[in-house]
Amino acid sequence: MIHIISKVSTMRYPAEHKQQTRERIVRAAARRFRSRGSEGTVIGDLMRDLRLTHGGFYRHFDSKEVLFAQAFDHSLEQSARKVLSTVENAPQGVKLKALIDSYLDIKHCEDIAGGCPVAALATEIVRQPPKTRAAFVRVLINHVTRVAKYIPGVTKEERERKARVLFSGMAGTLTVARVIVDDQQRRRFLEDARKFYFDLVRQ
Amino acid sequence: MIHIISKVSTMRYPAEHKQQTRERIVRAAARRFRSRGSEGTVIGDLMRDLRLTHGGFYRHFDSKEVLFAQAFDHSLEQSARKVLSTVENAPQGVKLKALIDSYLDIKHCEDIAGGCPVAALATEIVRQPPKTRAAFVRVLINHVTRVAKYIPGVTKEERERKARVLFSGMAGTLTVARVIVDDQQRRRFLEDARKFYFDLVRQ
DNA sequence: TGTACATCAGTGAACGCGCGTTCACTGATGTAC
DNA sequence: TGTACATCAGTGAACGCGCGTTCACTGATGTAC
Repeated sequence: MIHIISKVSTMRYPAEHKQQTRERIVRAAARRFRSRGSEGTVIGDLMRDLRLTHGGFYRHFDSKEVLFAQAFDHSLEQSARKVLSTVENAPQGVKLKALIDSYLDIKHCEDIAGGCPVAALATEIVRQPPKTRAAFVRVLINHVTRVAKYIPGVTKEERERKARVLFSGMAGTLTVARVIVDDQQRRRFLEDARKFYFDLVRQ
Repeated sequence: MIHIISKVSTMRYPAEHKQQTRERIVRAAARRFRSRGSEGTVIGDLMRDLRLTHGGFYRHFDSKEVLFAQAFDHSLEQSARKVLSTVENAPQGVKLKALIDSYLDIKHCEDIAGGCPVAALATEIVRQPPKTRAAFVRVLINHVTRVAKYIPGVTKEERERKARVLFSGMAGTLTVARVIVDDQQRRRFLEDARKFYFDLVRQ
């Protein structure tokens, strides 16, 4: 029994162990990129946090650039899941309000490393090559589409259109809120924004 | 006469000539920072574009960081003036529409270097030290306040609140539009956004 | 079951390049006399 | 008016550091026999 368990847990080289390390790197990078940006993230520091050395990085990724794309996708996936579960868990009738309130929440605003990557990295993504941007747009659209059914609107297209604009707008608002230094001022701004967007979407 | 003119035009060292060079640097930097970001902007390249060498830069600015702040202020001022003049020149009754339409215009979207610095640099500003951010917020609030009178609302406070959220939202939307590679898709997104924000503000 | 060999995740020194910044120098100008 | 001197915007070589990336090596593991 013990033999089998230890066998399984040490049978780590092919696929399993490497895969785990890789995922640890992606998760840590996803946080670091969001809080420090692409240029502000240093491979050596990132690896040291994981008790690894910088040299090993290249057993997992061809370049920092590749990691950035992977990490962005990871955080987008994570952020979208969080939004979706918030909406799904909210009582019928206040789902839209829950969506907006949770995205423009002070906690989300303060948690740059764990929050929406669009709000954290949007202007850096604009400078990526078209191929990378096209991939981002696909993932983004895909995620926004999943939430669209909770947005009011007659046709599916209308709901999706609204959802896209709503999210891009809220992302910008969240980013600007993060520029505000004064805590009271920031909270008031977020509160105003929640009202604004709710009225807007409900039309 | 000729003597006087040439005298004036060559009397350039104290204040005048230096001031002019300084302004040329700020203007060029304001464009470069917006299109390439802070880390993507290289002092040497910037100066070479102006037919100057990198060494002279430090006769004008203590550091690249200082230039960034100056350049950001410059582009914010420029962008705000443009918005304001658009609104002021629009016929009565369609001023708000003109404001939104011009900000979310495809031309503005394509002109990153000459456009709104919030849409171009927002996520980098979040990472500035509090002191710098506080200064940015003051300038930002100041500019948004000037436009607030064209936003519907009962009280001055309500108009200003709306103006702040509207601009932060439109900035985010413009940034996301710039991520979109496909031209048709981008135009459609901007069109949807113009409708969305107009309905929202008009309430 | 035990032994020789191959694999490969991880190590850490070293490389190379880019870029912000410094500094000794130049030469055009203004000023003092 | 002409001459010596001081100033200072601009030059370009050089410095120094950080960081992405490479590479020879290690040692723990799986596999073949």
